[in-house]
Amino acid sequence: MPFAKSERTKKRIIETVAPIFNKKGYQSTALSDITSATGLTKGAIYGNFGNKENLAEACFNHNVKFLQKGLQMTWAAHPSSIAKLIGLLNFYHQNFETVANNGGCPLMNVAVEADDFYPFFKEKAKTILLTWQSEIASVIKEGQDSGEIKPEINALSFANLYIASIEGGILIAKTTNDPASFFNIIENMKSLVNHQLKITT
Amino acid sequence: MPFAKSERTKKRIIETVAPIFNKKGYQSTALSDITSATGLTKGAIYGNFGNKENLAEACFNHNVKFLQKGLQMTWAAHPSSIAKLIGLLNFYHQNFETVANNGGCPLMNVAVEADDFYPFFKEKAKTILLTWQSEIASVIKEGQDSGEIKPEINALSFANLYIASIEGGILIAKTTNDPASFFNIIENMKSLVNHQLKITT
DNA sequence: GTAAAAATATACCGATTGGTATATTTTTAC
DNA sequence: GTAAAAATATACCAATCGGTATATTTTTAC
Repeated sequence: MPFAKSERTKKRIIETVAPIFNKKGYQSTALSDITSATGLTKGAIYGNFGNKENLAEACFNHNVKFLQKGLQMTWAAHPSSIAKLIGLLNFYHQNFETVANNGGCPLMNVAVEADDFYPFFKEKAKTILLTWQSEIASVIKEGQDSGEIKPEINALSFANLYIASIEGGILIAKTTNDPASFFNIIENMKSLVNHQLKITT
Repeated sequence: MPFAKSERTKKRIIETVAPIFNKKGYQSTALSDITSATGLTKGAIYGNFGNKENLAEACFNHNVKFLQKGLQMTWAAHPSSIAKLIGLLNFYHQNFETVANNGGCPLMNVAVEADDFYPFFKEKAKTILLTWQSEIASVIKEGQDSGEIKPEINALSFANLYIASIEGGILIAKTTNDPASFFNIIENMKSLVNHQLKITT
């Protein structure tokens, strides 16, 4: 079993450092933060990841994975489109504290920091956001095809509002230290899904 | 007219540096960025502002002022509550490019960066966000009192969705380089105001 | 157990950071 | 015009930054 040690160490480093990058940001996370948190030296970090950017990327992927799995599990758990849209809102409701304690939404954090000066990270954030967008829009379209969701709804446009409310909600709740404001918004969106999108026979 | 020169120089520095802070963030904006952008030396910067934090605060106030004035002008221009809520959405629609070119929403930028490690700036962002929240909520309540807006609406809850959609919309549009996604969201919110809040007789 | 290889630690590098003490220039007030 | 004061520039500081070359330790394979 060659390289086993290396892989385990890499994983441990990522899990330790990922929350730090998410909280402090790429630029503000110093190598000294990384070495003191992991108990390793610069030599070990650079031996495993080559440079700070590679490590940051691995941490970003790790942070995003949690939310991606949430979506996948929600999609798998619910056959109907409406249930999927409601289920994902419930997932965010249930996991707000976890996300908040981890430094907030990694997509937002990276997007804001990278926006004007880190083209590589901005491109990563853009790709993930577009994927998210099209996944929500696809579910809406499927619901329209199956007769669950009103055909006059613009799928992509509603997907944008759906995502914006989640991201904006996290921002408000974290900034004001008031999780209830996030739950408010989630409940508003659930009601919107149930009363604006859903065809009630 | 004593101190006239000083005040003019301070103003010029703020106007020059404010967009840089908004784009790069507090930590990533170096004194060298500031001196090269203004053409002044460190001596002049420190003579006028004492330290980096004071300058960053002045720049943040300046960046926020633009949006605060937008709200005030919108409020002044429209007597009815519904018109105020629609008018502010129009203001954001009309000024999206300006905001985007300036580095995005200063409230979001500062909130994200300061969230976990700059208590002072986080507190500033929190105060401004809470003010914004209560201003929107007050307009909704006034509309309810005057019979314009449905009484069963939770004013604060809707205010949160309103703000979240704007902030989330800016995030999406900036990250994907697609202003249309912001306009989508704004139009969605306008329709929500007109069809969910408004009492149609 | 031993030698090779992999992983980690140590000690350094130049560059840049925010900040300051002091010298110089510019502006002000008379 | 001149002296005081205010504003700006110069030259420096210690600390920290990301990164690297090399030495040491640990793990692997036989």
